[in-house]
Amino acid sequence: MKEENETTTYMQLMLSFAEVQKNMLRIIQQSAAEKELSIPQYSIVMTLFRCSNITQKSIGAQTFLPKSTLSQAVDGLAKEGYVIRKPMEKDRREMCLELSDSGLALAEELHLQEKGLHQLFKTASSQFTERQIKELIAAHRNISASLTKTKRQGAITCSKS
Amino acid sequence: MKEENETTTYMQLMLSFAEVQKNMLRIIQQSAAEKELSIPQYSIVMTLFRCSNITQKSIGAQTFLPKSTLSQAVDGLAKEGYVIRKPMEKDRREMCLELSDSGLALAEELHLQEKGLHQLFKTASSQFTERQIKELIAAHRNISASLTKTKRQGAITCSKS
DNA sequence: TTTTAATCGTTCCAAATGGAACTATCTATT
DNA sequence: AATAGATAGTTCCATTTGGAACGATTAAAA
Repeated sequence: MKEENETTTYMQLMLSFAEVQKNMLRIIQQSAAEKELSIPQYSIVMTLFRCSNITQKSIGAQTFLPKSTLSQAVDGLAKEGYVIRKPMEKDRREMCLELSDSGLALAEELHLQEKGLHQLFKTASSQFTERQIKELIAAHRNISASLTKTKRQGAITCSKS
Repeated sequence: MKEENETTTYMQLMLSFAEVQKNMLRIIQQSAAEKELSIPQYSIVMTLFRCSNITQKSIGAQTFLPKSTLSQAVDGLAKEGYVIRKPMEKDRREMCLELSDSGLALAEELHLQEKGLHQLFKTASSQFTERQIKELIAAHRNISASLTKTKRQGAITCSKS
């Protein structure tokens, strides 16, 4: 009895992550649909909102979207006028992506949306103290680190904030 | 300065969830591909592994997969002989799903797979104490609860274990 | 009882997705 | 400098996905 309880704690932890994940996805889906964006497009816009002027490759590393999906999603965003794509002088294979004014406005709307992920998460976080949140973040980072450990993969960070 | 730090803690927390999520998805994708399953199929098998003899609707509620995707995924699993589908006597609209012997074997393989999600998560969890894990689970549940609060949606639980 | 409304799952099909091959550009080697 | 190899992004296309309409069955209302 007791033994069984213990063996399943890690499963419960895993499931609790899955549950949060499921909710996040649902919320994103709704926000994205409202703005006529696909989920990859939502991710791209929000990634650029956090740190603009980065390459597609960098977005790919952060969002873990396959290049073809990314390329098509960016293409759509560019056609809608949300994103500006210009080749870097330093290396003309790379495309430097940037939010246009309307793209920035869109991102801000999404960020401030009452029922958007950011605001809902802000509310959800308010039940914890700053200290607790930092502990959660640290724990999550350790879990991510452990999950990536076995894999051969470089870490990717945003250029800085 | 200080103010800015505080306003972004919840964003960091959100991103730390996204990061774990990204890793989980990558791992699942790999496991699934190895067994020639789609991701929905992987989810279904693992859900049935945790609690068998449930309806498609119940799986849908737990996995948040759209019914059409679910139906097709289950169909594939049934054709491969992993899942047995039989209508319930009580209500013949509902299909009762159950893992076959080979389905159960498959689920156990996935569960014990060295680089599968379950084992990697078990390893990742081992850096924490039981108490810490339980705190994490509780925190995650509270976050999920908060994220669902605004939405009109019933809670779904597995029949029990 | 008959009619109406709701619900579970399936089918259909337009759209999104993602692996593989390709193009253009850059880097390293001979 | 010329050649080979690597890399960012694009294009192609087969597969997957998921919303909407549908069929079958049950529950509720008339």
